[in-house]
Amino acid sequence: MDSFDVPEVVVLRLPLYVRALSQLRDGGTDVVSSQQLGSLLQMTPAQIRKDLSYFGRFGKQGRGYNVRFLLQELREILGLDREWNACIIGVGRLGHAIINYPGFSPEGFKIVAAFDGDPEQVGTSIGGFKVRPMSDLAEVVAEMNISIGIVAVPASQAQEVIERLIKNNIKGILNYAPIAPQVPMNTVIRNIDPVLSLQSMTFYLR
Amino acid sequence: MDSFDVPEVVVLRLPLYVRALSQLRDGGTDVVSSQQLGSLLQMTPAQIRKDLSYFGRFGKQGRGYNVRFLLQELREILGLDREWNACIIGVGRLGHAIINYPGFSPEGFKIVAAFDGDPEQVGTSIGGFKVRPMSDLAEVVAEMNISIGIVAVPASQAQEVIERLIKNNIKGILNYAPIAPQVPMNTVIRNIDPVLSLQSMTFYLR
DNA sequence: TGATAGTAGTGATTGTATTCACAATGTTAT
DNA sequence: ATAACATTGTGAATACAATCACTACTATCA
Repeated sequence: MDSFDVPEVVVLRLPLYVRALSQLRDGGTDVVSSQQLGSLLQMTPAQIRKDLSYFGRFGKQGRGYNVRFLLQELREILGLDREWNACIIGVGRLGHAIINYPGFSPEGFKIVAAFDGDPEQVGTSIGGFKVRPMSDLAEVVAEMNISIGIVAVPASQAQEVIERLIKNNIKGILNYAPIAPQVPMNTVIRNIDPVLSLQSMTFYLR
Repeated sequence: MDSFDVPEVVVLRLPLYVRALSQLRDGGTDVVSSQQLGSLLQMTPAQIRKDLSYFGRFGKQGRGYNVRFLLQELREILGLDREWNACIIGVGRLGHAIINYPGFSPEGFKIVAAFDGDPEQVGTSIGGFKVRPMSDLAEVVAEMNISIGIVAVPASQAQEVIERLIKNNIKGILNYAPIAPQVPMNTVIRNIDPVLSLQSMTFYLR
């Protein structure tokens, strides 16, 4: 389970497998071949088999993969067999939408605290908890066992907030601000940026 | 400008350059080297130079790149020197948030129509326009010159909606539904899926 | 039971992307 | 004017990722 000899592209694909397998399980499928999984995900069977081979041998020749078993194994590999606490920074329109997004919690990601730099916002109540000032960050992160920070502040403040999170020992950041964040190697950052997606799309639409 | 001999990874990076250059321009910088740009984006100067070399020669030895010039060239290459009309399907919580997101319009992406399959929603007013029934799709797409579809419906309906869009000659899709969409080769799809991002992040946090 | 078909796992191969390293050229300082 | 320095653009080299193709095994059916 050394994170380091597994190519990052492979890790990025594992959640796709997890999702497809969950769907298959919910649909009552017990066994699936790399062939079938591949056509579901529009990728080659060989790639799926190769990806899985980085972590072990999960299938059965002549038969395929047991859906529930493979699903559980992958969830364990990804660390999804537990809950992850997150805090959100920024409770503007975007922050509100994120807090209310119902997709995180069923997957084990719990937003358990909200912060905002604007004193106007501090103290207001959203989605079951009060908005706290940034000065509470260190305390709350430690107390509530928070390991993920979700950044939903305006671009102008995002880098600063990211640095603040990192200083407080947050190693995983989900950034919604449209910037190119600067982070140290040991921090894992993922950017959600629909504008970038559109801007690369138009290249092919012209 | 053949879209096809340029690696897709390169196209995906171009918007990053566009963004960084915009920032530099706004900050009053006239000239930038691949070195500086690289440290801003946390990538190697060689990669930036190589990427740009697919499209032409934009720099000056001993000096670097003229920020405004390179920016304009890249915007043209990406097709960002015009406006793109988009429609959104699904006006639930997520749809609302997307319609109200202020980041699209300044970049030339205009959401000009909204659709929903739910008759309850049809006719209500959001962000300046009325929600239309799916049956209007063909007509509105043609009339308003819409080339991008934004999918914000629940997972269970997403594939169906995507197929509908494709049938109506939409070639670019921005999908927010947590599914693995099946699309033909000539359709460009980009998925916005924060849960997948988190799920690959936790691999490195364990 | 034996023959046939299906599938996983994987070393070898091919293909793709990144990085290196250097010639060519422009800039700056004296 | 000249020397010292900075930087691009790019062929070559390296590193990395995807695919192929085959063996070993399992399941199925006559």
